[in-house]
This record gives sequence, C-alpha cells and structure tokens, in this order.
Amino acid sequence: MSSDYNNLKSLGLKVTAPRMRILALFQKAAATEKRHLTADEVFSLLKDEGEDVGLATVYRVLTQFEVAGLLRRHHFDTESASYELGEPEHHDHLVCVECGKIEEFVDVDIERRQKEIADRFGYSLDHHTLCLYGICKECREKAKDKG
Amino acid sequence: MSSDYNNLKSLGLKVTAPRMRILALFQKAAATEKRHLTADEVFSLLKDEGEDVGLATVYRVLTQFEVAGLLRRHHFDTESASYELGEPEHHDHLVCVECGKIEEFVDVDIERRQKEIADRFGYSLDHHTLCLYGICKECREKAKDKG
DNA sequence: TTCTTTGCAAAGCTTTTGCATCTCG
DNA sequence: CGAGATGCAAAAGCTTTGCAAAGAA
Repeated sequence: MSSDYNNLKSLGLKVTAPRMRILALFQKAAATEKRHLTADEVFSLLKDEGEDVGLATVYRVLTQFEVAGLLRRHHFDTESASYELGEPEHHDHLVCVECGKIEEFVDVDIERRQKEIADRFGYSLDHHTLCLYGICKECREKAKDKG
Repeated sequence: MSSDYNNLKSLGLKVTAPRMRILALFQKAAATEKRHLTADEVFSLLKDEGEDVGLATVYRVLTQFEVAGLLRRHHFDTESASYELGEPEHHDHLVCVECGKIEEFVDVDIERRQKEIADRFGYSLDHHTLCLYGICKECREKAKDKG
C-alpha cells in the first residue's frame, strides 16, 4: 500500500507512523464486514499490533482525516462516533440492532425524493443521514432457535 | 393543561412538580418552531422559570418520558441528544445547518422504499432515522445580503 | 533547522450514579 | 408510613487541549 504515502502527502499531512497505521487499519477494514471503527477501536487495534499510539493522537488523526475527506464520520444510535473510509460515492446504512452488523446501500429513489422535499421546504440540501435499524436474518434465526 | 396530571398517572409515574414542569415545557415547545430541546436547554428553561430542578433530575425525567413513549429522542449531528414531544405519527427531519431550525416531514415513498431495502437485505425493519441537512431560505438570503 | 506531530496528563462536556432527604399516594 | 422521586456531588464515558519532547522535510 505505498499509495498511502502519496495519499497523506497530497492531503498536506506529514507522513508519520501513526497516520500510516491508522489509514492502513481503515483500508483493511474496508474489505471486511466491519468497515466502521470508533476512536477507541482504532486505539485498541493499534495497541494489539504492538507499537502504541496515544488515544489523543487517534482522535486528532481521525478528525484530520475527516476534514480531509479521507474518512467519513457517523453517529448512528450510539454514544461514540465511528468512522469509515470515505468512498467517492455516498451511501446510507442498515444496522442490525442485535449484532451490530452494518450493510450499506444507495437508493436513487430515496435520494431524489430527499432533494424534492428539501426544495419544497425552501432548503438547499447539503447532506443527509439515513440509517435503518432492524434485525438481520442471522439474528432472527438465532432468536428462533433459543425461544 | 390538567391532562398532564392524568398523562403522568397513566404512565405509572408519580405526579411531581419537576415532571409536570418538564412536560409543560415540551407542550409549549410543540406549538413553536423549537420543538426540540436538549437536557441542558430544559434545565436552563426551568431555571429561568424560577424554581430549580436538578440537572440529574432532568436527565432522569427525560429518560423516563422517552421509555414511556411520551418523548422521542434524536441525535442529529450534534454531541448532545435532544427530545421532542412524541406524536403518534412518525416523521423525519430537515435541519438548517446555519440557524438550527428544524422542519418535520413524512414521505410515504421514502418510507416504502426503506421497507423494500430492509427486505432485500433480509432485515426486519425496526425503526430508522432520516435527517436532511441544508440551509433554509432565510439563511441563504441573509448570506446574500452580506455579500 | 523549523514547523508539525506526538504522548501524556489534565480538563471539558454530556450523562449517569450513590446516597441522604423529601414527597406522593 | 413506604416506595419512589429529588438534589447534590461525585464519577463515568467520550473527546479535546496544553505543553514539552520527538520527528518529518
């Protein structure tokens, strides 16, 4: 992943070990089901990897990456914010309230309707957050087995 | 508003001064543009009214009211949660990122699409949060005046 | 060298909890 | 009277900030 190097450079950020490691973490995560990481999860994962990065640094780097457009921040229903690698395309989320699994989707109909609604109210639409909460098939089956 | 009394009673909550006052606050707010109040706003409003209610009590009452279905909790983009009087009908929000004004809406197309999306992913849909962020007409005009 | 970044510790915010006191029913 | 509610203060999360030391360019 030598592109990380240029990635950071082009953002005007100095290439440092903590930044490279955090970016790599999100790139790894992006390939899995767990794309979304909280500051504390990043902190713990880094600690597991051996070398320590301070929690304050994690917060600072996440904020910088978000400002730079490299990461996207979400709040969902929980207390702490989580981040995911910011892809060019926008998407919304579908969260399992049992196991925390997160699916992503885009729906052009919904996007279009949102624009229309904003127009109707006289708002210029900047962005939006749409999050569906439900129970995934696996968790429903698990519940069935038990009860 | 003597219905407050019965309102609380029917929820199995003792009728106390802090509860009555907080409920009244939300009922007043519901009639205005500022339907949504944070715990701290409730706390301040009560303080303005004279008699003091502890902040801890505000938090406890808000939580109880939410559990009882009397209030609805939102997170929007900010750090602190806000509450609004829970109406029977669900609705989504449109927030002005400049002045904080909040509009409410329901769109049957969007609601239906959400259900379809959840189905497609095999999720049973529990609830959702949709919030549009933009700039309202007034704020855009204010910005234009300034240059 | 110079400006940025880091780590640590301390502080800030929002929210929760423990406990003695008070109050509704 | 007795269970539940309140207020205060202390504590618990999450996040930010100050500052001296370390590091990138």
